[in-house]
Order: sequence, then C-alpha cells, then structure tokens
Amino acid sequence: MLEITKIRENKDEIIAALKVRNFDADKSIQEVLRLDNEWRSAKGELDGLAAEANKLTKEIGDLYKSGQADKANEVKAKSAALKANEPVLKDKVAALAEEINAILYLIPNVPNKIVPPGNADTDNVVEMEHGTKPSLPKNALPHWELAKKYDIIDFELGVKVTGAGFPFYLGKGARLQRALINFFLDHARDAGYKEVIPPLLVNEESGRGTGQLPDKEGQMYHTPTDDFYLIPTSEVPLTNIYRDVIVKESDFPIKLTAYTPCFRREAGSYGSDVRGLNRLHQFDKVEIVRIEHPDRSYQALEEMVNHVEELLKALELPYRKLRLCGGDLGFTSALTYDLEVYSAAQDKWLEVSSVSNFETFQANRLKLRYKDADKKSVLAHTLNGSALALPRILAALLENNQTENGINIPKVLVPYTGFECI
RNA sequence: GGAGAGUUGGCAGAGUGGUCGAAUGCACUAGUCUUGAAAACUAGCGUACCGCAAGGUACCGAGAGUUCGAAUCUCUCACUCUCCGCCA
Repeated sequence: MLEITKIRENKDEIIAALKVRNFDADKSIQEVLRLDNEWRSAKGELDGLAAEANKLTKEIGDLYKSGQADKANEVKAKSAALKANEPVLKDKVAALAEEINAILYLIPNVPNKIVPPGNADTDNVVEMEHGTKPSLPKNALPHWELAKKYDIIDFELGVKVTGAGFPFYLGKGARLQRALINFFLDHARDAGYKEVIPPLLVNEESGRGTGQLPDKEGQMYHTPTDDFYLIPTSEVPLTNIYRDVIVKESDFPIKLTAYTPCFRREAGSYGSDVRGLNRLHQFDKVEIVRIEHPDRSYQALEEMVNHVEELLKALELPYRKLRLCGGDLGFTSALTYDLEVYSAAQDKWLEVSSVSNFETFQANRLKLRYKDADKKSVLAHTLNGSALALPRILAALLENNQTENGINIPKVLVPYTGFECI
C-alpha cells in the first residue's frame, strides 16, 4: 500500500497519476488526509495524557519508598481521575488508524510516468516484436489436438482425477515439461539468481504481504482446516522471505529464482481463453524475484525483461513486448511489461511473462527495508517476473513446431529432453 | 494423535509488580594502540509513531484483565521445541 507520508507530501501528483489507471483517488485521498490529521491530533492528546500519567506513577512510587503512604493515596486519586478519559481516547486513535488503513488498502500503486493511459489490454503499447510467424502445414492442429494425437497431455484424465484445468502430462510431454524447467532454472542461475524451493502453502500474513490478500481472496485455493493458501505464484513465498526484514545496503541486489507449481481458481473464466493449456488451475512456472535499492530498481526491471527475452529467443519463439496501460496494470504494480508468444495454430498471442516493478508498494506492507548511509531505515523496491510460465510456452512450441512427421524440439532443449522430436 | 516445556533486543541469555527499553556475553560500528592486522582498551549499538525542536509515546509471541503502576500476576489464543505414537 501507499505510504501515508508520501500522500501527505505529494497528494496532487498521486491523484493525477492514479487517473492514468482510471482510478479516481480524489475522494479517498482527501478522506485519508482528513482522518490522518484527526489521528495525529488524537495521538498527540493521548501521548500527552500518558506522559502525565507516567509522571504521577513515578511520584507514587517515590512516595511509597519514602513512607508517605497517605500522600501516595492522594496522587492515586489524581491519577485515576486523569485516566478516566484514556480508554475513550485510545479507542478513538485505534479506530482512526483502522479507518485510514482500510482506505489505503483500496488504493492501487501509483503508475510510473511512462505507463500509457488506457482501459483494457487493447490499449497496451506494443514496444517491439521479434521473430517471424511460422508458416504451418495445411492441416495444422491446435495444441490440444496435438496433445491428444501424440498422447503427451491428457486433459480428460485430469478431469476424472481432479477437475477441469488440472491436466496430466505423459511420456514425452512430461519430459519436455521437466526439460523446460531445468533450462529456465539453469539460465536464471547463470544470471546470478539464487535457486530456492519454497513451501507451496503459505499463511494469511504472507498473502497480505505481497498483496494477494485481501484483494484477490477468491483467486487462491484455501485450506480451511489449517488456514493456509496455495500459492498462485512463487512470488508469494519468495518475497515474503523478506517480510519484516531490514537488509544491509550492501546486500543488494538480492536475486532469487524458484520453480513451483502455481494454483489459481480462475473463477469466472470461460470460453476459448481456457481451451487446452491456455488457462489452468495448476501450472508450472519459474519465477525471478529481486529486492533492489530504489535507485537501481528500474535498471533491474530492464535486466529482467532482457533475461526473459533471451529465453524466448533461445526457444526460437516469435514474441512481442508490451508495456501495460493503466487499465491493465496490476493493483500493486508501478510498471509492468508483458511478454507474449505467438501460438500459430490458434493464431493468438499468449502471455507467458509479466515483469513488474512494485517500487515500495509491497515493501510497505512487508516492512522490507534497508539501512542507508545515515543509518535510517528506508523501504526497498521489490520486483518479479515469470521466467517463464510453462503451459503457454508448451502450447506455442507444439503448435509452431509441428510438421507432418512430428513436432520438432528446439535445439537448446535437446540436451535437456534427450529427444529431438515428438 | 498423546504428554510436557517454552516464546525477552542480530544471536545467546538474566530479569524480586515501581529505579526495566530492559543486566551480561557474543556479534556489529567508530576510536585508541600497532608498520599493518589480531589482541586489548574506550565509546556507541532495537523498532515504530508524534513533534520544527526540546522532547514525548508505544512495543519483552498476540489479545484481554487486575493495579496508581505489568516483561514480571490472571485469563484466552497463536506459534515453537522435546518425548511417545503414526508415517513419506
């Protein structure tokens, strides 16, 4: 969430910037500032009262020590009278703080200056396109048909055992999946990311830390008996490693990577978007996460996008890079680049990576800070990106590389798969 | 699942209801000494909020209670550890 101190100082800029994402913050910000003023004066009053009471308490202690019990009783009466109001005031301060937080929780991150205005994904800016769309054989099939033809993914079996959106990968399909994971992880390691295997279930605090809760409550699977959430992305456990942590400035850059399955309920999705591998409830993803010094976070963002582009180039997939518009920008993000691969048989661009800088928006909830040269605690910047999400990569690979004689595996993967063709 | 023990500052660890934001040790930072380092010595060393500042307030797992006053007493909850059982 946004920092109240920044809202105090830059109210107008923030309101103006939030318009880019079609968020009218005027009322809520005015309200927050009004409540904040009220809170500060109530807090001052309460602190003063407590200071007075603390003084009397000391007096009583001294009087008892010097054996003046009767005088002590007089002061006791004074103290009691003074404190009569305290609970009311205390409640008021707590209530105001809660109100302020409740509003702050609902205000999205301030978009970066270069975020284009817009309402929907059609307003995203295509920054560049790389590679050429393949020309497919006449009777080219979409990946779900190919999956059946070569018996490498079984969607119906998933329905039987679990439900829609939980496919089985079989034989070479499973091997290819594992090959991609290893290829991605090796690449991340070479780029200096530390590999992590995190828990797949997290507690509520972690969900709040990275901002999935409370806004996306319904998107996560929840285990009511133990009150855990299944991770929708490894961003959640990885970034929460640094919840309530004050790092040293010399620790930067902090670079983590993890392969995990991801679980998403995807309530309300339907139609051709969810066909085959396009949208699943459980899917595999390799994620890269960075904790950065505020001065370096945008350079880090560029590095991360380049990293993802290298992967796509190595896989010989046609892709394009989008700068998300205000309307499509995630709640917690200040700037996001999406990378989409072209899946030829579907004739669709599929989002395979989303790389974001959250600046201090997550760090503020996480209380993730570093000590600067003056030994002051300053909020760090957090970033993350998919590198990459597996199913749509698989879809594009299958569709784009199909031939009459089978499906060709990109050269870079062959050492990982052990076969060149499906 | 059963039984027990515990939760204090970066870590270890003390703490009789008032002098405790909290001993001590280690770690860390700066200085002295040294050709340099180590050792030794000296000093500093939690977090957050309010305030221009002086200063003030809060925090000893969380929440509530007793009291003029709670790290210390009472209650509720959460978590951790140990042993036993079960198990990949």
